Amino acid sequence: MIFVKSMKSQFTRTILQWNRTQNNREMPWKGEKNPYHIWLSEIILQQTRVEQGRAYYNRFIKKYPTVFKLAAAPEQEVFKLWEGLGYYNRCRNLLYTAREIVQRYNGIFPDQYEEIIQLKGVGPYTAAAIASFAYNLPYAVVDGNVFRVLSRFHGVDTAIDSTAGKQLFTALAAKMLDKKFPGEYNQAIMDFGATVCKPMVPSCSHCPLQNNCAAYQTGMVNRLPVKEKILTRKTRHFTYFIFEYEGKTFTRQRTGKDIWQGLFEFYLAETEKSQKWTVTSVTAWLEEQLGPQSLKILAISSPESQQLTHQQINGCFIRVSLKKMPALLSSGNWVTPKGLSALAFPKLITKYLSEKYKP
DNA sequence: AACTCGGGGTT
DNA sequence: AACCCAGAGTT
Repeated sequence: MIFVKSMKSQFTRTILQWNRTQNNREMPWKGEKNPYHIWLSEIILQQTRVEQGRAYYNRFIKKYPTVFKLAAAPEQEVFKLWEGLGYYNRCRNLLYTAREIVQRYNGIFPDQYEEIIQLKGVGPYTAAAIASFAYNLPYAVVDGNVFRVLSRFHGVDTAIDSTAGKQLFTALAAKMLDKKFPGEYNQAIMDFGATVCKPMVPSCSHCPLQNNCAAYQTGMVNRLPVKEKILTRKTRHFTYFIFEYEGKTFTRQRTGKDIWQGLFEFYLAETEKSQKWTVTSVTAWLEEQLGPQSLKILAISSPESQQLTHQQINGCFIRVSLKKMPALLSSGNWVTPKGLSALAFPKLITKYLSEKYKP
């Protein structure tokens, strides 16, 4: 009778060894066992660099130390804390799930993968992260780091954004996972990808996997991983009218299925083409929209722009002082300057407000 | 399976 | 300018 202990691959052993001897990456949530904190950190970190998410995580933990605190918070307040981080559906789902955990699970975070992955905003990556970090369950994370490390080490050129690629790398990640230390291993491979096997300039010269790395041995490091989808970007033209009436400003919340859902903005006119507004053209346009008005154009901003992943937004801000309340705007959300500062806006607007808007 | 959801750092 | 980032939801 021969006892075969579960054979750890050289890859897995090296990753763990590297983690224990050379990994000096520090993050506030590292080693965290509180599933609420882990979940929060993972939602924040989806498609977000660690350095960008760090301050948000600290602010959320400070303001909402427990899931009960978060669940009880008003949506606007949570959005304000999320402001500037992007992908705002994450924020909406965050609050939804916090409330579900309180109501359905009595505030106790589920501890089974199948339950965790059913939470809104939690997909395969996040479920594996929570399951392994909080409960040491043997689920392998597959994030951008893991795609990169595995595709290079194994020399796999299947596109990571294809269905076949996702399946292949998920299976490969599960195979490489250290079943005894899944949490530590998951953390280690991501840290390794972020600090050694980096996207553009990987540190192959002092990589502990160099000798067995297929990509390094064949000179394919800078060609892996493979992506097949091509990014297209469309240009949109936004004109924001900042209507001011008796010390208050018109705002509205974006609700449509579009960018910045849940955030606030001013009165928006989107046009097919770029507009070069003048006092005359603005006045004419406003009369057409609102009817004859007694108003004053206070300022027309120079062109502003913001680059999103799939869109280029060109914007112009026009401040308008109103003497009377037009019917079209009467049902709007008119806020004081203080109220304005409590609302979450897209970056295009916060940038304008901080730099150009001095009432 | 394709599309869409931000904002910012690195090269 | 292109690529990437501790991905997920919708159609």
